[in-house]
Amino acid sequence: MAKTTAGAKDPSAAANASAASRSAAPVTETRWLSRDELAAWLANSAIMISLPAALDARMQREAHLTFFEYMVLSVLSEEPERTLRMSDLATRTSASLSRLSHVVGRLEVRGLLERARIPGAGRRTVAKLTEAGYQVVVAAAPGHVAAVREYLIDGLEPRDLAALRRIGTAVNAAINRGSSDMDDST
Amino acid sequence: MAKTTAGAKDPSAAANASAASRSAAPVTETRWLSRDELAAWLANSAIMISLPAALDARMQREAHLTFFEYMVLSVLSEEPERTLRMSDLATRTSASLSRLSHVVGRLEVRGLLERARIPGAGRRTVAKLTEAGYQVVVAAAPGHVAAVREYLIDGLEPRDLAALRRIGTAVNAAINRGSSDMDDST
DNA sequence: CGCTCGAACTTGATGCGTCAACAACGTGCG
DNA sequence: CGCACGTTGTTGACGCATCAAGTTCGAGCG
Repeated sequence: MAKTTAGAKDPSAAANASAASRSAAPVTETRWLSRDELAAWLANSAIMISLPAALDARMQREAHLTFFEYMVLSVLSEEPERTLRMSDLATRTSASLSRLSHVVGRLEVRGLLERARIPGAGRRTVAKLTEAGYQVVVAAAPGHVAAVREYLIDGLEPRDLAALRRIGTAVNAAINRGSSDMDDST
Repeated sequence: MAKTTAGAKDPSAAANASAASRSAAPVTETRWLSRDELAAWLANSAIMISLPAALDARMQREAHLTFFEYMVLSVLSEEPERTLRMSDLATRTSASLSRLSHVVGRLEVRGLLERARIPGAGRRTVAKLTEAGYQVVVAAAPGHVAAVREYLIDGLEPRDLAALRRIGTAVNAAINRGSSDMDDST
């Protein structure tokens, strides 16, 4: 049996945590996860795997929309002109421009939004929610909120709500740090 | 502007949403999310969306393995005979039997595991890690743990570690509850 | 001017996940 | 005994995401 889920039988290995992240030595000796860390990680896997699936399935059933499609429409619906540049929309939905382009293409075919080039501004394009698209989002919103409450929010005590917020922030920071600078010694 | 991300700018409006529903039945009037709830939800989106993507990308780069493929191999590697029935493997990896079957098929082609029918036991099949598969998992494990630490664990205070565990448990419970009984008032 | 560079998308090929059949196998009832 | 049924897995079609080009514009600079 190998330690492949990061489980640690040896507590001492996990005790000295924070310092060794980026040592001068190239080979860090794989600090396996402690009992508590492993439990937290497994719990987190549930959130990562099951929650999106559940939300997606429900959204699909109730509104014939992907969770991501819903996000796109939703973000647009909250904009002053129900309009946003593609890049901004990509940022707000945490998606790649490529993915967004595909999705927006499909939504455009379905008549839920429209694209338009901004003249004299490079290759910039805006996406604008149509009235039909607006109706769809508004109709889908209550179900979405209900699902979010049922699966996540309503099952949490206030302290865990606050913790979730901190955790999300930390995760985001860690990921963005890793993608922007691949090393940290410059 | 519509309340489609469940945000409430207007506290009074949040109480009586546009519930143009039919009966006087217990149609819940869409309790929109409070400021704190919304913040927690948005933070959670980061965990749901960015974290799996980051882990997947990294696993792909470093070991030419999907995060899910890694899980499959990893679970097998921790089994006494490095062997597990398909259904059990599906349960342990939180996957559908169908998904698992596809993935196992691919891994089999790559020579990382093998399948064998259990004679005299219905249609039962076991998946068994090959030596090559074992080597792959062992080689990939340190990178996996490092990623989990970097993106998640090492950025959390102990109290948040504990909270994450509670949250994951709660989410799982909520989702499983919803899938077993589809209604609540019969 | 014109040429190259970079920014802002778009497109196409490929691969994985899901859903709905389908197949293979014991089991138990009539 | 035999046949319908539930379990357990597999397969194929289809949709969506990703990755690697390609395209279209403005800007800088020589």
